[in-house]
Amino acid sequence: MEKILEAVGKEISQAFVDAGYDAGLGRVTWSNRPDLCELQCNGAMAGAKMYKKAPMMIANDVLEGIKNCKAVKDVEIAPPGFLNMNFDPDFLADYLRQMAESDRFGLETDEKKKIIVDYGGPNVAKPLHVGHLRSAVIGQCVKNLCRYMGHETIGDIHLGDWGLQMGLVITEIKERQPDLIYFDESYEGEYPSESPVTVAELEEIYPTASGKSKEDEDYKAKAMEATFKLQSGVRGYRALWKHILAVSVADLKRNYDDLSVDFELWKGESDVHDIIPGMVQYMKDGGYAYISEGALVVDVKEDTDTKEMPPCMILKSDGASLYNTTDLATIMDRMKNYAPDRMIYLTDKRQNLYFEQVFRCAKKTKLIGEDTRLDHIGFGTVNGTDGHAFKTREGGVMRLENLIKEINDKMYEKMSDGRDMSEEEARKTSKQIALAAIKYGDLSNQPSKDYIFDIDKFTSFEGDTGPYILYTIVRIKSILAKYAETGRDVSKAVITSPDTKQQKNLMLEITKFSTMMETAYEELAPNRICAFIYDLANSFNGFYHETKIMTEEDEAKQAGYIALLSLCKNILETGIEVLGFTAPDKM
RNA sequence: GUGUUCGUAGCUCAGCUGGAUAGAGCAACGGCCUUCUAAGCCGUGGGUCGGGGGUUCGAAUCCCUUCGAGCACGCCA
Repeated sequence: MEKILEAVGKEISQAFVDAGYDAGLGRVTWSNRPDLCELQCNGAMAGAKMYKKAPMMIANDVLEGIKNCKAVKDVEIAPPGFLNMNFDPDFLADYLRQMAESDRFGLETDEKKKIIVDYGGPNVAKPLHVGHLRSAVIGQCVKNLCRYMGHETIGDIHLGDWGLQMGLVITEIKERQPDLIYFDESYEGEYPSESPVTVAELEEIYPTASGKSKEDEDYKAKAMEATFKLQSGVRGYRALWKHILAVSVADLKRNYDDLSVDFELWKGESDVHDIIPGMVQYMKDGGYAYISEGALVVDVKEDTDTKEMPPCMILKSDGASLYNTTDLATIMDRMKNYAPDRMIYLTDKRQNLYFEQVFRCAKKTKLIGEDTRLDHIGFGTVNGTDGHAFKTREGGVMRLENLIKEINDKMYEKMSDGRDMSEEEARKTSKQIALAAIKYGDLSNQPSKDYIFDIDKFTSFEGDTGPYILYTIVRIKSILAKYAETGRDVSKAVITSPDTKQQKNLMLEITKFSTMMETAYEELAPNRICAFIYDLANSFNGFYHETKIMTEEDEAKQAGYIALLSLCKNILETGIEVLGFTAPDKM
């Protein structure tokens, strides 16, 4: 379906052409002076130079033509040459009726692509903390967005399950339980099916081991040896590792479930271990990789660089692989098994340069095709109200689980007074609202910026917040339910032409949906969706306060309201669904 | 040092492919519930868009310069 500004612009352009001017001058934009008009065209001023004519003269030349356009009315010229106009109400109503009947509200989708979104990135045996929040929340939203735009989209968690951290954990387990069968290298029988460690233990084991290795050289050497043994396939180590992995993954799933975040693939660094030697050989054979300062690197400088671009390291000087190696191998693996058109990575923005190197390397070494697109969305840090990295009151790292629980509890407290709801329903609803508060609070910021995670602000749910959006949806649902109770069918109601300013405002806001979605997708910017649904919710609330819907006596008019509300609700719900949360029926 | 992101109301942030009077939310103050959920709506106050220069009919937006902050710059991930 044609976007509304294009539909209007086409008519205006024709008016320019008829008066002897360039069609491009007929571009129409939303007015930036809503007090004066709804639409504006700056073509007369833009054309002044081209035609060496005063803007006012050009404006006068096209005025009559624009007056005949069906889509607009109230055309006026304002100095120095603005063409101000309003939508024709019938045109607008007709446009909305078409939106209501179209798939995706008339949003046109591009050619279907296959996209892998790489987000989450937790490490096995380490609990999730606030730092993991953004990758999960933004990543899930980006995935939903790609999917809504019609693309085949695969989310991959990309577990950190293979590096030194695993060696550290294994070493610490060995210190504590040296008699475990996994450490008996002469043992050839079956290993137990029960894990020798629990999640709770793992969460304490890793920091302990990490601390020890920083102070104790011997310990560190043991950890490196354990890492090596694991990677070279020592049976007992592999078996123990599998237990750690399983225990950890089960816990991660539970945590991500609470955030309504899910993954199609639970692949990890370990999954590409076996293809690394082949890839390295390929890079050597292709003449891409060479030894520099003892390490194997690929040069990724480009002539247009204005900055120093260090080479992309493939192997360390001791011959061991590193993050780059697994990331490149993962790209190779994905190309072979999924052949995606595009891969999108979500990590902390401090890794910008790193990903630039990896992407260039993948392109240069032809791991990807000419048209394969690699993107990195680097997001900012989550800070506390003091402007520094988010910490607990005691100054420690805030676990994601605790943070969510704290917000859930606060939300429940605020909800329980004055609402007639069962305990169970209140719990469920408060969780739903809490999730909206957390996700909206994150997504409404530009991904690349640091933002302040203010628990009080997030649970206060006034103004530009997730709960405000939910509240608006609940209000609409409530009216629609009341209308249905009278035995009438909401889906049979038809949108009518607006007769108040508030109603027209709401309708105008709705028409911006498809342009907004395209922009959000193009920029991979969830904050665009937030801004839109906030504006839409505002417009609805303005309309709501000025209009008595259930007591309206004119049946057709009332049905028009109902149809408009229904469309508004569907769009709001689509918006929050892409953002990654849902609305309750009551709150 | 090189590169990069950023600096907008007391606070948190939009706006940035140049357009008219720079917008929200919070906080402050004042109104609106016998009527569809007041988690709402309406209104008031609050700004040298870090500073300076340039391009332009027009600059928060583009260019240059300067000050300030964060981050990254081969064997971590």
